[in-house]
Amino acid sequence: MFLLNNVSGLTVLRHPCLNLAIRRIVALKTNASDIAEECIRKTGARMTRPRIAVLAVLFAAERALTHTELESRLPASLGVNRVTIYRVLEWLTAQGLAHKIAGDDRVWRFNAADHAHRGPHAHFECSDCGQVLCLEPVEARPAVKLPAGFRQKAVELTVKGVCADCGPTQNKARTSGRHQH
Amino acid sequence: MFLLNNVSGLTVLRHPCLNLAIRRIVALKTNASDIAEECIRKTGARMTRPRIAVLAVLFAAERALTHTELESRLPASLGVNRVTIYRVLEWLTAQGLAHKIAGDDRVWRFNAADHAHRGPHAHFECSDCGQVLCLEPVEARPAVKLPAGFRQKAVELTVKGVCADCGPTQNKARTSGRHQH
DNA sequence: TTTTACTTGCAACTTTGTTGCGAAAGCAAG
DNA sequence: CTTGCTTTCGCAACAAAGTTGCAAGTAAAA
Repeated sequence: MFLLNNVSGLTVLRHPCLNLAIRRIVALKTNASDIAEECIRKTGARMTRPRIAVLAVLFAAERALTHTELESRLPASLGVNRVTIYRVLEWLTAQGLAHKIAGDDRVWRFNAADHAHRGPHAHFECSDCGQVLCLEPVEARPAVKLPAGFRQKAVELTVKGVCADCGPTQNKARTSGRHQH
Repeated sequence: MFLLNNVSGLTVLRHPCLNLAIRRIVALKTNASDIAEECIRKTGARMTRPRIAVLAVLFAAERALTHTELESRLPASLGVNRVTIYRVLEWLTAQGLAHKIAGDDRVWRFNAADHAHRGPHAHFECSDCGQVLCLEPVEARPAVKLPAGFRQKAVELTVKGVCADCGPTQNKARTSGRHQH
C-alpha cells in the first residue's frame, strides 16, 4: 500500500497520501526539505525558498493541511507572504506535486502527492474538527448512471464521521480548532 | 425511483432529490408554495413568508441552488434579506426539509428534501459550471477501512464531469456563470 | 387584544481566496 | 562575477461567501 523507493539517494514517498504513522517516520529519517527540493528540481521550474518550504511542510504533514495550518507550520524566519502560499499551492497542484481537497467547511486542504497519484481514491472527513485524510484506494468503483449528455470524469468517495481525536471516548483536546455549527 | 404521494390534498415529493423533468412537471401541476407551506406547518414552528418562499423555490428548482441563485429566484416583492435567506436555509436544513451540499467552489448548494432522505446517495458536479445535482441512490456501497478510533457516519459519492450544458457538442450557453480557474 | 418569544432586517465584521503591479530573485549567458 | 531576462514574490486593495449583535417586527398563544 505505502511504497517507498529511492530517488537520487533520498527516500521518496511513492504513494501520494500517506497515513499518520508512516509519514512521521519518514519525516524523521530524512529531511523533508531535501525531498521537496528534489521534487521541485524535477519539474524544471525555478527552485525558490517558498516552494521548497511549502512542499516540505506538506511532506512532513500527517494529514491534509489548510492554508492557515500550512502558514503556521512554515518557519517564521522565512517570512513567506500569505499570497505567496496561495500561489505556491496552486502551482504545486498544477505540477501534480500537491493534491487539493474540498471539505465541507469551504476550505481547501492540501496533501503532498506525486504523479503516481491517479485512480479512485477515498477521503475521510471528520464532521467535528473538519480534518481530512486520505484512505487507501477503493477497489470497487461503483457504477453510476448519468443523465443524457453528461460525461463522467472522476468519482470521489468521501467517508464522513468522527476522527480518533474527536471520538467520544478519547481525550477532548482538538487537533484543529474548527467545529461545525 | 421518484415517488409522489398525496398528503392532505397536495402532491408532495417523496423522494428528496428529484431530477429535472419530474420536478418541473410537479411544479407546474401544483403550487410549490402550498407544498412548502404544508411542510413547514408540519414542523410545528412558525410559518413565515421567507421560510415558505425559500422552500417553494427549492421545490421548484431543477437542481441544487446556491444562496445567490436562490436569492435571485425569490420574488423581489417579498424583499427578503440576504441574511434571512442564510438563516432560513440553515433552519430548513436542521429541520430536514433541505439538504446542503458542498461543492468544489466552496459554495453551499441546497436541495429540497424530506425526512425520507437517508442512505447512500450520489451527487454529480460539473467541473465547468459548478452545477450540482443528485443522482439515483447507489446500490453498491463500497466498504472502506478506517484507522483505529475513527467512526464512520456516512459515505458520500460525488461524480465529477461535464454536464449537458457544458458538454463539447452542446450549445455553449452556460446555465450558471462559474468557471473553475 | 395583549403578550411573549421567535424571526427578520440592518450594518458591521470575519474568513478565505484573488488581482494588479512594482520590486526582488532565479537562472543562464557572457 | 556581472549582466540581463524572466519568473516569482510582497504588498495592498479587492471580492465573495458567510456570520454576528442587536433593535424592530410579527406569528401565535393567552
